[in-house]
Parts: sequence; C-alpha cells; structure tokens
Amino acid sequence: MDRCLTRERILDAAERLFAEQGFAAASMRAITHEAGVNLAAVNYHFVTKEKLLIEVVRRRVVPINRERLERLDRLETEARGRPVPVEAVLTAFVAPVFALRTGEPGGGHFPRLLGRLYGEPAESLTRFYEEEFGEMMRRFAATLQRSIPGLEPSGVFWGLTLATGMLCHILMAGDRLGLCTAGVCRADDAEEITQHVVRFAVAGLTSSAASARQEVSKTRGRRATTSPGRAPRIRKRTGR
Amino acid sequence: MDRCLTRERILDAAERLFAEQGFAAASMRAITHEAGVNLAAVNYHFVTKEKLLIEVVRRRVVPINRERLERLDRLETEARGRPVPVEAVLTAFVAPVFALRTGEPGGGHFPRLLGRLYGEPAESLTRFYEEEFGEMMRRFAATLQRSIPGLEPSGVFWGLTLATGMLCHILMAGDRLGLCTAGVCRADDAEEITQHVVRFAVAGLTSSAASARQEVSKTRGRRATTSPGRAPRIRKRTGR
DNA sequence: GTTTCATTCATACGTTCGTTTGAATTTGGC
DNA sequence: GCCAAATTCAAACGAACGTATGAATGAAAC
Repeated sequence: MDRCLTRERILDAAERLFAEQGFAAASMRAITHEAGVNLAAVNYHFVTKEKLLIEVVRRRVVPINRERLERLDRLETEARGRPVPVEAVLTAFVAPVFALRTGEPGGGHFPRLLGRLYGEPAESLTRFYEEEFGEMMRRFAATLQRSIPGLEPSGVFWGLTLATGMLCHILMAGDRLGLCTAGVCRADDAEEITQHVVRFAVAGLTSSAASARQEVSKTRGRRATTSPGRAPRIRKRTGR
Repeated sequence: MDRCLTRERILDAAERLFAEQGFAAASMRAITHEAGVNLAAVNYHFVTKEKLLIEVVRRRVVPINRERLERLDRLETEARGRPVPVEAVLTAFVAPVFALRTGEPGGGHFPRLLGRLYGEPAESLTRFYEEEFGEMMRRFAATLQRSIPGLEPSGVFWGLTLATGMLCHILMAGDRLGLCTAGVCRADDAEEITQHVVRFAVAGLTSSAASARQEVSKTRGRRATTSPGRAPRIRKRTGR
C-alpha cells in the first residue's frame, strides 16, 4: 500500500470518529478498522493517539487560518489605509471554516470536530491553540479595532470570542441543532450560517462600541440605552 | 455514612470530572476516588455511568430552566400584555446559568460541563435535551417574537441558538478563554459574561428583524444595507 | 435481642484500551 | 537480483475500563 495513502486514510477515519464520538471515546481500533489499516499503523505514523489528534486538526486548521489571513490581507490592501468594513472582516473570519466542507471530499466532519476541540482536555492542544490561533486572532482584532470607531480592545476580543462561540456551537451541534429549535435551525447551509453569525457579530460589536461611546460621553444629555447603535456604514458588501 | 451523602458526593465528584475531562475520559474509579466512596456505590445508586451523567446534568439543568421560566413569567406579568423588552427576555435566558456558580458550594464546575454537553454523543442525552430544553426554548421564542416587531420565527430560533452558542463556548473554554485573546476575556465574571452575551444577542436579533423588515419593504426607496438597524422602539404593539 | 432492609465494602469478572514487538513484506537505489 | 530502508502485519503486553457479586455493616422495627 502506498506510503502516503495509509497516513491519509488514518487521518480521514480519525477525523470522522473524533468528530462523532470525541477524542477519548474514539478508540484506535475503531479508527484503524474504519481506515482499513493495521492497528499498529497509527503508532508507526503518528507515534501516539494524542499526536494523531494534533495532526488531524493541523491538517485542516492551518489552511483555514491561512485563508482567513489571506482574505484579511486582501481587504486591507483594497481598503488602502482606510478602515475595513466590519462585515467584511467578520466574513473573512467566519467563511473559511466552511470552505472545505464543500471542497474537500471527506472534509465534512471537521467543522464538528473543530467545534468540539475547545472542550478537549489534551494539554498539547492548548499549546497548539496558542500557536495556530493566537497571531491570527490578534491580527483580526487589530483590524477590527480600526474598523469600529470607539470600540475598546476588550470589546474586540469579546466579539471575536463570541463569534467563535456561535460558530463552534453550530458546528458541534450538527444534526442535533434542529432539536430544540423546532427544526428551524439547520447546520448544513454554510451560506446561511455564515450570514447569521456575521450579522450577530457585526451588530454586537457595533452595539458594544455604541455603549462604550455613550459611557464616555454620558455627561452630554443624549438618550442612554443599551440597544445597538446606528448601522455601520457598509457600502459594498464584500462577500469574498 | 449517611445515605444521601454518598449520592451527593458522587454527583459532585462526577460533575467536576465530567466537566474537566469529558464523559468518556472520566473513569468511575477516578470519580469514586474523588468522592471518597466505594467503586460499587455508583452502580448501586445510579446503575450505570451514563445514567449518572444524566443525573448530574438534571440536578442543575432543572433548576436553571425553572428559574428561566419563572423570570419569563414575571416579565410577562409585569408587561401586562405589552411586549417584553428584548434585553430583559435575554437576560432571563442567560443569567440563570450563572446563578449557581456563586450560590452552590461546588457548583462552579457545572457551566463548563453544560458547555461541553452538546458535543457528547450519548444518545440518552439527546432525548434529555428535547425534554428539558424544548418547551423552554419555545416559550422564549414565542415571547421574543412579540418583543421584536418584524422578526420572523426562524430569526428568533437562530438568535436563541447563537446566544446558547456564545454561552456554551465561554463556559466550556473556562480558564483557557484568555489564551487566544491576549488575556482580555475571562470566564470568571458572571456579570460581565451575561452583559456581553445579552448585548450581542439583542443587537443580533434587532439586526435580523431590521433586515427582514427591509426585505419586505424593499420597494420603498430606503437605504438598503445588511447592517444592524436602529434600536427597536418597543412600542405597545399588543399581541396575543 | 433479633429481624429486616438498605447501604457499603473488597474483590473479581470479562472487555477493551493504547502501545509494543519482531517477523514478514514492500519499496527504491545500485 | 540484491541489499537496505521503509512499511505492514499478527500477536501480545500490561493496564484500565464498566459492571457484577456476595459478604460485611449499619440503623431502624418489632
């Protein structure tokens, strides 16, 4: 059997089973059986189960975060020094997660795994997170900061965190998403999910900025509510 | 040892370990050791590991959802037929999750478990979800529907789902929350978390309603964007 | 004091776990 | 065709898993 083929088959099978059952519950025997390879092949190619998980995740996360940053670069280039529209920034953050769902052949299982990852206690994953997500998050935060006047740094990170939360929750819930929502919400339409998440994040960030501004200028007699502020001026809705 | 004491000690220990390590990774031996009880006590009191999980969850979820509904009832009574303010509804949805964190002595671990639950593949949990969350979600959806003029049913459920997602993600991330956010976001201030999540959900729902309204009346020459609309002027549009 | 019933206990059952081993097999360079 | 390295294989390792069992223990009921 081709050398690279076994590796890839293991990664595919592990991705599917990790996503469906979680790291601890997916046994190496189930993975290798699903992949149609020998049990010892995993230890030969990946040494350990935990390192296999890291590799499964890395294979998808690296391209996703690369595309996120590429989109962000493109937006900043187009903006030519002016602030980038908030919606565009958030779309660049959200959309790449779903890119491989339709693209890759067996990539449909990864979003669910991605959603589940934050809960996994493997400490090597924690390190992996900081390495793979840290800089990307900081770059998006910096861009967002300039996109929304009046938004403080903590507001930006909360926005990105909450956006990630919405994303992960939908991804993780999978088919069960419709259970508590009378079948209204489904997790199979990437376009719709992206649209909803981006809308919420844009509105939330804008609202945070508005209430922060109001906090500053509360001596002025403007009406004080916690409701979202005006629409941010987004002209050309740059979706990709 | 007191009869009820053993049960409670097992529930506490299981809650902590399930939250920290996940269902599959937390062994019965670790749980009973942590609880300081005999291994067989779990099977005596709960029959099976999966039923133990259900009981751990039920102990916290039932009071939480009861308080959610009580708050909602109170709001509707106060509103006397008028729509309930959106922010109040969402606060009633979010805040009770954190109530036991400060209240109960060992309850600090449950939010993280709650966040993790959506990923657990135990099929008995799926049934449990529909039973414990289904009606509550529908009641909140119905109230929200009347609170935000122009919001369609799917928008309401998406809002509640995304709000749940933000909540679960923060809860699940626990101490790791600050990792990718330059230490800005922390998961230990219930007040702050509630405030952020509610703000985002209010803004998002309002924005959804605004874009839905605009969709309807797009023949009129008003400016069309997908950005969030004004704050909803909750007028007394009597419903029901 | 004896009976009764609920609870706790030490121990063992049969599986399954992640990993290792060493021999077989395939592969690629000469 | 041959050697050496890379890969696959069947089999087994010790440990840990969830659960079951039957005897010990405790506290009320009589």
